[in-house]
Amino acid sequence: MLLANADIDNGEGLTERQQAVLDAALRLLVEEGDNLTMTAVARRASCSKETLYKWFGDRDGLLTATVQWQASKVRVASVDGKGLDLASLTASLERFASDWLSVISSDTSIALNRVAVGHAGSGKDDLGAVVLENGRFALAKRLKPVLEAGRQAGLLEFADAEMAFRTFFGLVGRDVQIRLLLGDRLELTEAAIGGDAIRATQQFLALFGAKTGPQGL
Amino acid sequence: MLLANADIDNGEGLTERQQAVLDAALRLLVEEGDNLTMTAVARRASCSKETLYKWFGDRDGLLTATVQWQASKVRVASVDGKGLDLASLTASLERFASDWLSVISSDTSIALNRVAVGHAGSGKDDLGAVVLENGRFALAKRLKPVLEAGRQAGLLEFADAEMAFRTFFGLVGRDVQIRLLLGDRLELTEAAIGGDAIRATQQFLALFGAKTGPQGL
DNA sequence: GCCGAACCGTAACGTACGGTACGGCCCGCG
DNA sequence: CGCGGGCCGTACCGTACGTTACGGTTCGGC
Repeated sequence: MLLANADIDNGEGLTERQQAVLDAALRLLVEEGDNLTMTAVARRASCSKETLYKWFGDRDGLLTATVQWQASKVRVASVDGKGLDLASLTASLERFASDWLSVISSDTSIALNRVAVGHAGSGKDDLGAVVLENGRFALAKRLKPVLEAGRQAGLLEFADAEMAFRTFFGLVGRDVQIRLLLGDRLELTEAAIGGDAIRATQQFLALFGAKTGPQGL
Repeated sequence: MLLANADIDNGEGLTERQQAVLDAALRLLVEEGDNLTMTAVARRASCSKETLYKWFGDRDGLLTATVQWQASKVRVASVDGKGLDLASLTASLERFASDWLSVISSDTSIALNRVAVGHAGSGKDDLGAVVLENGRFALAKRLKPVLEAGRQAGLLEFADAEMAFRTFFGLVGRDVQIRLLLGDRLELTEAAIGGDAIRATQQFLALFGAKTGPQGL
């Protein structure tokens, strides 16, 4: 912290050492799942359990701090809605889809979602809410302006932006996330992700793209 | 039920008493999540722990037995592909969508998926595989013949049935399952499910319905 | 009526792990 | 140089829970 780079920005007041500890916890979470022990984290991070408890108070505290810390790293570049032609809109949608698929198929995301889902049952902490907020809702918050801009430009047609977003979400994700969470081997190569992004975008445009002529439905 | 119906059919060799025990375990799973204790199950089922271990061997054994038994109950009525007109195809798709949404939004399904996802991380058992097999893959197996029949009848157009199914899956489920698993309050009324089923079906038909005239894309 | 098997209730054991306490080390500061 | 705070390593405690063991009870078969 004495080397005062802008830790306030991403890590919201975390010492570099603390971030290193959280990184270790995250790596351990990916490997071990929810059954990681405080001792294991301490050993991996080369710190004492006393420090762990002093800094994060609790096992749940450590977990939520880890999840939030990882969430703060996932900020993907947002797209401004200035590109008003169909090509740039398509590119933006494809980029979103591709980024999203990359995220949800990453090891860390899978591990984090797993532990969050597991904890959502017995509501001791709000890991589920945190993941939801930084995952699905953050995505919506960044994508909706693009959709609105597309509608303003006459490229898209929809009544409810939320509904349009959810459709896009479904077209992109399909069964991928639940299959990965349930342990299905489903390796998404770079190429497959790109192809899926293009397909989902085309399907979305087919459903919500503005028809030049009169349209039914 | 007491009149010795074919238990061999659904319960694959489980005595009624054992099924009752599994029912208790299931109810407890819904209430407590994965942190249910053997003692709690024994108390709820009014049986001894010794019996539990004798019958299911292990805690994981009990869990898998519970999941499999619940899975054996979810068999929804399959639809034969004899109705070749658009109306019956639409009705079938809507029925599937509605059934599926009802299932994944039910308390038991959420609880089961939660524990399966949690266990998928550290692969001690194959709960994830079981759930996947009886959930998403069973759905595909039942729906694909309908899609194929629709294609045979000239009502649908697609190259890969798997791909078409996954699109339908995405259009129906969208973000519902992950949100529910992560603990988002999202109450799906009967009416909302029906509406979603109709919407998803319409969107699917818009994407994969056979155009009478020449089509682009 | 008697025997053995299955099962219930409960007590007991072992262990793993969350949480805490304590001694030693480093390091900045007076 | 001495002091004190922060941290490491580790040993320790309490407890919850999986698993096992055992005495008592019901019940079908002879």
